[in-house]
Amino acid sequence: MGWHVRADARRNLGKIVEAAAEVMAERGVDAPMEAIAKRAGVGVGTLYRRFPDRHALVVAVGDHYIHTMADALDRASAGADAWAAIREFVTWAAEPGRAALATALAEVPQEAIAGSAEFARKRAGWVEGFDALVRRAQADGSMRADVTVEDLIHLLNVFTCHPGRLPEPVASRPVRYLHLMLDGMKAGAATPGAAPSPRDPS
Amino acid sequence: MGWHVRADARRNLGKIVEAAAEVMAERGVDAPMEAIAKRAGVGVGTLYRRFPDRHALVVAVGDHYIHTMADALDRASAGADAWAAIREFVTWAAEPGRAALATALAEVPQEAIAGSAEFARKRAGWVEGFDALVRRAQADGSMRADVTVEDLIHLLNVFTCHPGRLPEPVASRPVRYLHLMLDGMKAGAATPGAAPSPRDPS
DNA sequence: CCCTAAGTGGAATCCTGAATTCCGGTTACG
DNA sequence: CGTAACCGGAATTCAGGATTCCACTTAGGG
Repeated sequence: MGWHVRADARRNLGKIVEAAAEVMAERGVDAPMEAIAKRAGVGVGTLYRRFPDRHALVVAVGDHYIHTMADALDRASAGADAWAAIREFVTWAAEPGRAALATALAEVPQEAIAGSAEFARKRAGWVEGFDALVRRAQADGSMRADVTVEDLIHLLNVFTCHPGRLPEPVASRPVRYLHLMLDGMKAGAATPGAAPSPRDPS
Repeated sequence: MGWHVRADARRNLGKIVEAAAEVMAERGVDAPMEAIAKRAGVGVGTLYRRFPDRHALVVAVGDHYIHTMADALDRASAGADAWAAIREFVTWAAEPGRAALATALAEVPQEAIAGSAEFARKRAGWVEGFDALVRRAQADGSMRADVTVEDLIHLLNVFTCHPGRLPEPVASRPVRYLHLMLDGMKAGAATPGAAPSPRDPS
């Protein structure tokens, strides 16, 4: 029944999640547990007691950060200019250290999401918000209509995933490439004869 | 002194290089040697006798394909329209199965290139040709001036690297994303206030 | 202040997935 | 045919991590 969770234990839990976020941003979602423990200044044992498996840890990280993503998106969406908002958000997301988010939010979903309805819901909400923004930009004619939120999200994942998974020059300047992509997504940027398949009805 | 290299041995060599190209396209340059051997219908031992280490194998593959790349580039460059040529070449390069080339030509260079002056020279020649094309497109005003061949090459590598290194939706339609990128590279696509750093003098 | 449940670190162990070696058995071909 | 070249792939070695376990510390209620 109601027994005490020692204060220091709770504190460690926090340190672990943060450490996990950092390490996973640098080395990918499947960074060695030991590396995470070390970064958190904690023994592997402790880590394992809190999170039975990597899964739990990933969900925890995602859950911990989904808010940050949502906030950033809201903040960017505030203005009336949808296109500018998208650009602002993408730029923000590409900042170094932010990778963990994209990672946690994308690389695991399939299994992890199933394990945490809570997390799944939040993520879905975020995607929905992003989608609304995209549609807004397309509606006001600033963004070409044949690209989707998914495109944006995927691309975001590609360019902000941990270094070592991308050729160095790309990994070190994700914003440059992300902006290039955005330029290609502006209304009118489409090359006539051979446009990417439009909003896929599948 | 002059002894015979058995015909079947030479044949196997060929099979190995081709198998290596295939497997490396699917699993990356560091695909397990055994997988390559199996694909080639040969024992690991045989593979090791021909190529002391993965290095040699990679160089062999690169060497085997650099021609294909060069040819495709020449073919595309033939017409007068430089921009169209770039688009054509990129499209060609993104076709499934072509990944090995980019991979072999990019993921290893550092060490491998040093090991094969021959290969290094060919590769350099190819890059030079590609660069000429890019400059031509920029000169005739069809391509923005603040992007470089390197950008193109890197992006080509990113989008055509083996599946499993990219989020599935991206891996399965590299052309779509490459074209998006090209659209962003067209003259006039640049977003005023915040252009990517121009040809870096570094 | 003391006792004990809660919490801790990290050595020890177990696994997995390759790399690399080795050699008895084949085969091309002079 | 005889034999130098070649083969295949089982066997061995290795690296990196996951996971377990338990002797040893503490927080913190009484």
